[in-house]
Amino acid sequence: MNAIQKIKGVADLFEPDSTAFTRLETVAREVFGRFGYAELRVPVLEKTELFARSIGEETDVVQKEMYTFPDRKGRLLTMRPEATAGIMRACIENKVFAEKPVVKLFSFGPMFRYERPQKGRMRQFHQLDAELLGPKEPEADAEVLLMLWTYLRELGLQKLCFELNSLGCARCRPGYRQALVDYFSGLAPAALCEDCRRRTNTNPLRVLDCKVPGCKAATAGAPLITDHLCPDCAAHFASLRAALDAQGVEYTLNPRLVRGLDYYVGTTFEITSSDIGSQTAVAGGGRYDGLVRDLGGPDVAGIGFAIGMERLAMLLPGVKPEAPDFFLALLDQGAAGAALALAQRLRGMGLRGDMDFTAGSPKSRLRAAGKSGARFCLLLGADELNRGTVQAKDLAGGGQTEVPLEDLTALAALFETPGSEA
RNA sequence: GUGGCUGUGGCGCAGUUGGUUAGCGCGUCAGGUUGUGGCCCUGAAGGGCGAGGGUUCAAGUCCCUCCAGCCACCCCA
Repeated sequence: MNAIQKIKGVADLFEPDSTAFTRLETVAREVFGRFGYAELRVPVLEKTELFARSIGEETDVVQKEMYTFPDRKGRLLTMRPEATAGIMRACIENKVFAEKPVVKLFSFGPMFRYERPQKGRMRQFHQLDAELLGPKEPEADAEVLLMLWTYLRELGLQKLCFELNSLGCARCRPGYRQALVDYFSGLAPAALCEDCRRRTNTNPLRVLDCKVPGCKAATAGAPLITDHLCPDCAAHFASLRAALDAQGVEYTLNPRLVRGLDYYVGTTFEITSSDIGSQTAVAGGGRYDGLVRDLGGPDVAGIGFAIGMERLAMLLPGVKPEAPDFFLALLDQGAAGAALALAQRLRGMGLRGDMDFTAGSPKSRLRAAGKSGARFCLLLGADELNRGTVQAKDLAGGGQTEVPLEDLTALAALFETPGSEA
C-alpha cells in the first residue's frame, strides 16, 4: 500500500524548524503584551462572503486564490486567506467596541491561499497579526509601527527595509486616480504591458507596482499619491513621519507601495528583505478605517499588520536545541522499574533527560548517551540495583562517581557543579 | 494559471550508447572477549529506482499521464 503524501504547498515542521516558529510566537506574546495587546483566537473557516466583502471582489486573492467549498448543507465556506477580516467579524459579533474605545488584539495561525508554491510562498502559511482599533490619530499609526519595529529588533533582525506610504482617503483618492488614468492614457499604447493596460481601468494604482521593465520606465514620471493627498491626509502622514523620526525609526518613503487588499486607506507599510527569494515582503499592513463599518459594525478606525512567519523564520539565525542534563542508561532489564523511578525523580527536580526502555551493553548505551549530548550518563544495572546506587559519568570530562539512589542531595549536587567544557 | 529544472535506501549522491543479483559517503544497529562512550576497525540491516501505464527479448536508463519538490512569472505575508 502506498503511503499517503502531503498535499502541495503544505509543510511538516520538525525540530529545529518548529523551534523557529515557537520563538516567533514567544517573542510576539512578550513584545505585543508590553504594548497592551491581548491574544485572540479566531476560526480558520468563515463564510465566503466575509472575505469577498472585506478584501474586495476584484482582488486576486478573492478571484483565484481562496480555498472555497460548500459544506454539507450547501453553505459557501472559505479557509481564511488572511486574518484581519475574521478578527473584525469577531469584534463586531462580540460587540467589543461597546466596552472600550481602544481595542488592541493580536492573533496568529495558518492562512490558506491556492497559489503555485515557491520560496517563501506556501498554500498553508502562517501569519502573526496585530490590530489596533478605535483611534485615528497619527500617533496610533506610529505606535503600531514602533511595536512591529521593536518586535523585529528583539528577534535580532537588522537587515530589513522599512517602506512607508500613504494611499490617501476617500476624499483624495478619486482625484489621484483620475490623474493617474489621465497620465496613462497619454502614453503610447504599447508602453504598458497587457496586464497594466487592463489595470488602468480596474486598479490604476497597481500599475505603479508593476515589475515589467517597460512599465517601470513608462510610469517613472507618473503623478505620485503623496502629491495628491488632501490636507487631512497630508497632515496625518506628516505627523506620523515626525513621530517615527523622533523615535529614530529608519524608513524609506515608497510612493509606489500599493497593497493588494482593497480595504487599505491612508498609511500603508511593508517590511522587506532581499534575502528570502523573490517574495520580499516579510510583513505588511496599513490603515483600514471603514472596514468595520463595511462589515456591519460601528464606524471605528483601524490599523494593523500581518507578519509572514515562514518568511521571517528564514531570516532567523539557527537555534541549537537545549542539551539534556542526563541520559539514564539501562544495563539490565531487571532495573527498568528503578530506572523509571529515578528518571521521574530527576525530572521532578527540573532536570531534562531520556532513559532507556530496553537494556543493552554498556558500550551501546554509552554511545547513545554521548549522541544525546547529555551532560551525565547515569548507568543502572543489576550491580547498582543490589547496592542501591547509580553510576554517574560526566560525558565531557570523563569522571565517574557512584551515588546512592536515595541520596537526593548527592544527586542534586551532581548537576549543580559547573560542567566541564570539552 | 504559465514556464524551466528535478524525483535512486533516513540524508547527500553515482549509476556508461537500455543488458547479469542497483552502488558509494554519512547516518542507524551490532561487534572489536572481563559492565563504559566520543577516534579507529569489522560486520549487518535497509532501496528495486516518485506513482501508474506503454515500447522492448530486456528499462533507474526511452515515451505518455499523474503526483511531489525547487526556481521564476503572477500575486502577496
